[in-house]
Amino acid sequence: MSAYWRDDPADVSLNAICGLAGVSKPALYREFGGEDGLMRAVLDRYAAKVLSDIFGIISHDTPLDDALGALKHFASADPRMETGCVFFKMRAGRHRLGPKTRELVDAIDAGAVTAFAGYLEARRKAGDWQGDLNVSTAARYILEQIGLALTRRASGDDPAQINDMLALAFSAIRRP
Amino acid sequence: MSAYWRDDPADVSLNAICGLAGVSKPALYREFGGEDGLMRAVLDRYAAKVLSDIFGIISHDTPLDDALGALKHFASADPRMETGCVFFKMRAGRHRLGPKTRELVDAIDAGAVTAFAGYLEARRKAGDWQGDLNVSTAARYILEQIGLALTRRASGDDPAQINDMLALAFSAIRRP
DNA sequence: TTTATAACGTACCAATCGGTACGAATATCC
DNA sequence: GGATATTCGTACCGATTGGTACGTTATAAA
Repeated sequence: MSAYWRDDPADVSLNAICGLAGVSKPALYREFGGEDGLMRAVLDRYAAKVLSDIFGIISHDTPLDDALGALKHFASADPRMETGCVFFKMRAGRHRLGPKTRELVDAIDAGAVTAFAGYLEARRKAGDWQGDLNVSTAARYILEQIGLALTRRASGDDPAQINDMLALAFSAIRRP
Repeated sequence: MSAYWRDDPADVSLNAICGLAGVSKPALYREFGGEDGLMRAVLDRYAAKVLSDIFGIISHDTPLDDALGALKHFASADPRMETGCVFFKMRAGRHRLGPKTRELVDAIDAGAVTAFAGYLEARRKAGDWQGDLNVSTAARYILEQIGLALTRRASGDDPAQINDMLALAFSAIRRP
């Protein structure tokens, strides 16, 4: 019941979901309490199943180059990201979301930045990352570059070019 | 009549436009032929009045550092970009647009990449830009970084951080 | 088998969307 | 001034949205 979100969630109506899932509208409403609850539930499962991989990549003892390479591969080549990322699609239309979904979107966004910042801090301590780059700015930068890549992926761009652009963007992280 | 588009164009209905502009719906329809025609007309004026500044920045004899600095300032500090950019907002919801508007969006997108590529080509010939970076990839990269900055601007991010992130992204263009 | 309870889905609701039919008001011409 | 052409906006259209009232069916307890 979570696979009907390959399109932009904002473009899929409750009616269409009920039709595709073979569920009556009151049943869906009883289960999730409305569109807001449904979207939050979907994003929740998505975060647990897909987004958690990202946090696995940035384990604090993974060298910076390896992590950035894995992130690049994840965003530009992972088949699950072929139609883009539900989180970034929802975040792009944040103002259209219900309060419960918006809350979760904001939490995931803040959590991702915090996780990246923690990772960068660890790599700096490990001597793996020189330079005077602000940690939280770099963390936000990495997240936004991934988001950009996934957005371009959703709009059908050439994965090879996305890969190149991401390599270019990440090369700025570990400059002299 | 072009100032009602500070919000996301996708979220402004024809009814709302008529109300704000004090124009009846049939009048608007007679003038523009429907929503698609109106959006195209708005984007057309916007391109002529605002987007043209970008093409002014990348005059072929402007040094690369100056051009990138001006682009960075335009995206992160220009007050006209305070609520984001109509073009990138429309492009983000490209599949929701009518055929006439979509055609113009695609044309502006392609034209921008071509313009950046032409500029980079010129700067490479001038000896201003070394490295083996693919020209069209770099051109697309610059456009997408500007789009990312303007999108973050529309969502109310701190302009100083946007400025830093753009500086970081552009630093990758002229690496060794 | 009968009765109380819970789940279920048809068929509706008001609101809003983009778009238009058509009569009223205005301008133009002789 | 009166006939003609043109512009204008009220008041509607069907479609679609998220959401629900309520009769019906299935289940559980007696």
